[in-house]
Parts: sequence; structure tokens; C-alpha cells
Amino acid sequence: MSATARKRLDAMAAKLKASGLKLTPQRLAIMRLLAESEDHPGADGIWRRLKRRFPGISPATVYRTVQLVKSLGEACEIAFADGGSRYDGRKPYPHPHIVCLACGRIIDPELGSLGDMTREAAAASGFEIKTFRLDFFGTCPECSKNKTKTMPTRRKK
Amino acid sequence: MSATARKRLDAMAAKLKASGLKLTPQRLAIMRLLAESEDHPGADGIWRRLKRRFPGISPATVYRTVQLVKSLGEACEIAFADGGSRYDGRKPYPHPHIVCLACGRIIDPELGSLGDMTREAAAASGFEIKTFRLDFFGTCPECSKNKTKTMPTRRKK
DNA sequence: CTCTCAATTGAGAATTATTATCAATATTAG
DNA sequence: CTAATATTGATAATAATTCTCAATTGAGAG
Repeated sequence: MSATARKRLDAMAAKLKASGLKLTPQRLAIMRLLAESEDHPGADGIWRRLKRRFPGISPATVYRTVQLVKSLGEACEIAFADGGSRYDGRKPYPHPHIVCLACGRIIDPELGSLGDMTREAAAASGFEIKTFRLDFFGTCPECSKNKTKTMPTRRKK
Repeated sequence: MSATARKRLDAMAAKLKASGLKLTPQRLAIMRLLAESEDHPGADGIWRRLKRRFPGISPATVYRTVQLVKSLGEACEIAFADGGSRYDGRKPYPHPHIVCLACGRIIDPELGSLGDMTREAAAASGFEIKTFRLDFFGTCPECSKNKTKTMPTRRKK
């Protein structure tokens, strides 16, 4: 586990403690996965990865924990039209994503700030803007290369 | 019906004809609603609005039509984490939205182009970027004013 | 260490938005 | 008008997610 992931996991754990909630082994494992994963896993993906260490873990536990961590501001959720939300515990604040339409992978590019546009949007609308979601959709380098081959199933990672 | 909405409706109808598909009264009514609505209705909202003129219309028909129009590129879909996609038939291309976290309304602000950031994202990632989604979230002027009152239910408009 | 209490779990049921199935119906080209 | 095939509505099915509840557990106090 990287120092970054350790920091994220500690932050999540601290938030739970501060809220008087318990740190169960299941929760710790889920939060760790959220903190470590660069690939923005969905609930199903998290569950599948944890089954080996927690053979009896219930999907409900994964959903609950993920929602809890999100509600505490320590993870963010990215929802898609075909169902299946994806989660990010590494960067639990608004940031842009690039999503491959073929394989479903999601990456976090380093891009300039959306601050100007946010202010512009607030001025144009009179809204008090709190957050944003910015996703770019396209084909990743790997899928572009494999264009003539069968595309793997997307989503639900 | 405004000239803009008429133009949108005609474009949708033409797309269906061009695809060898039939223009049923239900489809026309749904597409008209999509073309006219500035408020980005969801499937349920469309269905509720059409019940008076088509008492027997099935929700399945709404879902099917909306999906069809979307797949023909004449409407776009905005999905949210708590379920319930919203649709836009007026501007069936990527454009920014501002979403009120309190009442759920969605507006289309006039903002500057995202072209620079798109190019930046493509360069940073090697992706071939086709489209984007940009939503800002906050509190609309009306809900800000009514801050001390009970917030109406969101979504599903 | 033990006890207590309230949070948490897992199993199974429930929910909800959406999609699939199919017989009856309707659109539209010729 | 006829025929062909797309489309509808009614109903069932699906899938992601949330709810319910008895059993279990984490963690603080003593």
C-alpha cells in the first residue's frame, strides 16, 4: 500500500471514529480498496475482490459501506446511464474523469482548473455552485489499438 | 410550440423515417415533449404528462421511445446516482448543466467552450475523446431563498 | 479482563427504474 | 385497399440497490 493510500485509509477511519461508528474488518477492507484503487471500482467489483478474504461477505455490506464513506465525504460516486456506479476513494473531491466507451476504464487526468467556468456558471444562473462532475468519453489507447478485435465488456469493474 | 421545438421535432421524425421506423402518435407525442421541454424530464415525468392525452400509454413505450431517440442521436441522457435519468431533446449534444441539489431542476447555462480542456485531456491521456458530460451542482436561487422551508422532493420530473 | 450497549453483519425480502416477451394492433409502402 | 412488419400495452423479468431483522460484534467503561 502506498503512502497516499495509507493516508486516505486513515482519513476514512478517522471520519468513522469521529462519527461514533465502528471499524469492522469488512469496513476496513472496503475502505482500503477504495483508497488504493486507481480504477474506480463499482460495488460489484469491490465485492468480487473481497470474496477471497471474506468468503461470506454480503453485497449489502459493500453497498452500505460505500454509501457511508461517500456520505462522510471520503469517496465520490460516478453514476452512469446503464446502471452501475463507480467509486473513487483516492480523490474524494470533484475532479475530471476520462471514460473509455469500449472497455469502461476510468482514469483521472491532470487538467487545468474548472474554477473560471464554475464562476461563469454561477454568474449566468444565480446558482450557488458547490461541486461539479466532468467526464470525457472516448476510446483509450489500448482499445484504439485493438479496434478490429472483440471489445471486452464494459462497466461493473 | 416554438420554432426551435418544431425544428427539433422534425429532425427526430426525419431520423425515424430515414431508419425505416414508424411514426406512431405515441412516439410523436413523446418526441414533441422532448423537443419542447427545457426542464430535462425523466421517463416518469414524460409518462405522467402524456397520460391525459393517452390514458392507456405504457411506461414501457416511453422508455422505448426515449431510448430510441437517444440512440439516433436526437436526445441525450443525463444519469444520476440515485436513479432516474433525465433527457434533453432540445440540445442533443454535449453541453453543460447546472443541477439544483434541492429541487432537482436542471438548466442549460450559456458557457464558454470546453474545447481547450478536451484537447488537454486527449493529450494527457492518449484517448480519442468523442464527447463529454459537465454538470455543476448547487442550490438554485429559488431554493436558496426558501432555505428555511421544507425542500420539495427531487428527481423524477 | 468482563460486561454492556448499540452498531453492524449476513440472509433474504423488497424496491424501483428499466428492459424483455408476446399477442394484438397499427403504420405505411405499394 | 392489402400486406408486411414495426409497435403497442400488459405483464413478467432483470439488475442494482436498499430494507428488515435476528444474531453477532466492536469498543468503551469499569
